[in-house]
Amino acid sequence: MTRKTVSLKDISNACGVSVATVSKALNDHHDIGEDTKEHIRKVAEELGYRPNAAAQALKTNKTYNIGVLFVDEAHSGLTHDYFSHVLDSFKTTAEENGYDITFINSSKRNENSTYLSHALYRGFDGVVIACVDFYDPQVYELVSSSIPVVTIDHMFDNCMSVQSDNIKGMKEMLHYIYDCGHRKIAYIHAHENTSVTQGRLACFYNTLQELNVSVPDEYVVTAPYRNTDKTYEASMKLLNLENPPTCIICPDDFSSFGCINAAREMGLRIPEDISVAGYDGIELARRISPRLTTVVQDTKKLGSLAAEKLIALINNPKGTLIEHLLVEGQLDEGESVSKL
Amino acid sequence: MTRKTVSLKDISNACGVSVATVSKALNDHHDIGEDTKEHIRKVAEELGYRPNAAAQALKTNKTYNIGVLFVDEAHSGLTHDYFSHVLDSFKTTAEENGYDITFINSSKRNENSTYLSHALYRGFDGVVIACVDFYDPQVYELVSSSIPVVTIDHMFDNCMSVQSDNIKGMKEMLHYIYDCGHRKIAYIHAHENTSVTQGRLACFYNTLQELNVSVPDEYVVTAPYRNTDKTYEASMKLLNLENPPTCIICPDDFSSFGCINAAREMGLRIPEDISVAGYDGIELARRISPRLTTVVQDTKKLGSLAAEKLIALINNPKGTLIEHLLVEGQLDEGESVSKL
DNA sequence: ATATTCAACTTAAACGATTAAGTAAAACGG
DNA sequence: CCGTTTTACTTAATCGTTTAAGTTGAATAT
Repeated sequence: MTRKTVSLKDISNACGVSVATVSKALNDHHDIGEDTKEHIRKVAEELGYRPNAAAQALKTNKTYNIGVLFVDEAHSGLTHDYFSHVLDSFKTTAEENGYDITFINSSKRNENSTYLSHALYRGFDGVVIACVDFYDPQVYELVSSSIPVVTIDHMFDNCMSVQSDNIKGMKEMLHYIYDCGHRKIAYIHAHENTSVTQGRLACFYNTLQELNVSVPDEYVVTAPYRNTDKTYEASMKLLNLENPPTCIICPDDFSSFGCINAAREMGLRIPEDISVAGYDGIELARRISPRLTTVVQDTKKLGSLAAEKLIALINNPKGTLIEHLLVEGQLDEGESVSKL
Repeated sequence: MTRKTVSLKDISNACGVSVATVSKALNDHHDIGEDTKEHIRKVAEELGYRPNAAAQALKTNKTYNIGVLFVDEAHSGLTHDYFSHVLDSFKTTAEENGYDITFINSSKRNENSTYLSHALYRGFDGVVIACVDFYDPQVYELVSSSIPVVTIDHMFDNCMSVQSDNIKGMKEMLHYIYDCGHRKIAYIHAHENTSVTQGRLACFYNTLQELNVSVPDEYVVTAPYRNTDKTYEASMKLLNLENPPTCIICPDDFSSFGCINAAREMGLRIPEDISVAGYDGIELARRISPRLTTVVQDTKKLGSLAAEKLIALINNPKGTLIEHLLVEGQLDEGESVSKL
């Protein structure tokens, strides 16, 4: 039904004025009479006029569209609990400011299409990057372009970033675990190819050293993020040590289910026999029993801040200074770490 | 760095041919010499030419962009476990076909902006709708427009739809539960304002009637989807009945954690003392112990099928007949329903 | 040899908006 | 009353593409 789109020309015909006048009237320029404006606005409304984004973008070089690069190996960041919340918050703030969100991809359709070329093709006003392999040259190409970019949970020095304060969060959790009396603390961490992992791991060693807690090499093992199976295996390894830890920190909340299963399978009660901690603060962590001890990352703040900063950058590419912002998480003590 | 975008004009200058020739060469028209084409392509490559989406869209009236309407009350469908997987699959298939994905919203920025006006503004080639209030007049306006639309998990008769076969899934699960020996089966369902809920609920009654299982009124209670707290409360109500059920079916996997918690709190073992079933097949359902009995919805198929059908519709709006497709799920027997 | 077809281009208009520059009439100033 | 400013428009160019409709010279047909 409602296909025939109404253009400025239709309004200009209906009102007996030029197209330019209509355009200016609708954009509230000063050199159009108040009564004319009113009339034009009314007619535009009646005809159901909507501007044409493509035409506007072509002329003004502004699309009011932000490119989102969220690429997991397996999936897009979409199905990722933590990042989907960040993205949701980003989207909300962006939309409040009149921006839409489109996913960036390097579609295999155009064989030599890159993230950057896709972004240029769509003419994104800005780009947000999260949940990708930040060592991908395509990502660096995009970051180094003249398109305003904000990265989430990774820092390039020529590019604005918003990061969850993993150091602070990890430290706080470790202090809590320490204060609960634990001295045999194990850490299952992901591969060290992200700054998040690197930060947390360094913090793990540093904090425990400060606390004078020694960490046997065999207490530090690896498992990918969100991989319950691998975390299960890693946990088994830890629990079967001749001198097993009293507390295991998992890569994230989701993977901690692997740890929990391993413990249960060995007949260990949580937290009486073995303490378990996660990281992220996904909703489910609060819904299981015992409630998971974790650090709740402030996804809402991360997303909205990233959007605000990106929009500031878009509005003033030269004048906005590049910041590297940290967003604090909060320890949720939960019930899965025992007080010894 | 890489800002100055290269246009057809730049190529035409570099090659000493007209802009039209360049355009046709790059679009592989037949009336351009093979060697000229080759040369133009080479120069385009060298200069790093990328077409301008806005200009193309303006001229051809095709954006290669699909609008996605995924709106939860609380959030967008992004943080929704089931829908985020559907969306992810949709996105993948769309991108394989050269389409990008942009979220539709009725931003409060333009006071009288609707979903439809937003879609028209962006010139989406098509629209996919899921996870919304389908009784919202704005949704109906969009569906009734001349823009190709596919709805997911809801059926309008003038609009293509892809639905998860909830009837079949529910029926299969009920038969399984019945075959396990259960005759006192309770159902916590969501509010009946979606066809999904309506379908499952009707199926619940019908199937049990066929099986000659009577359902006391107090066995059917409500709790919203994905709400562990409300499902906890509902479960408590059920478990405290003087004649409690032996099996509780929850609105979905996520909310079943509320039920599980309620049971555990009452000192009931799962599944020995009380059986619990969910719906959806979220990954975590397989990761907890006991593994949750549930119906795994085929999110991959749902998403890709929706994308395929929408693209077919886009390519041939008149000629494509409107289908209402069902995608079967699969029972995952899990371990949370006991064999009596 | 001349008419006709064909291949390989170019010209020019168009898509729907924005905006600098131009213009005509009204308002103002002295 | 005439010159200047102001107001309220219009004209026309432009953004980067696409494409229908020429144009030209060479190949083919008769």
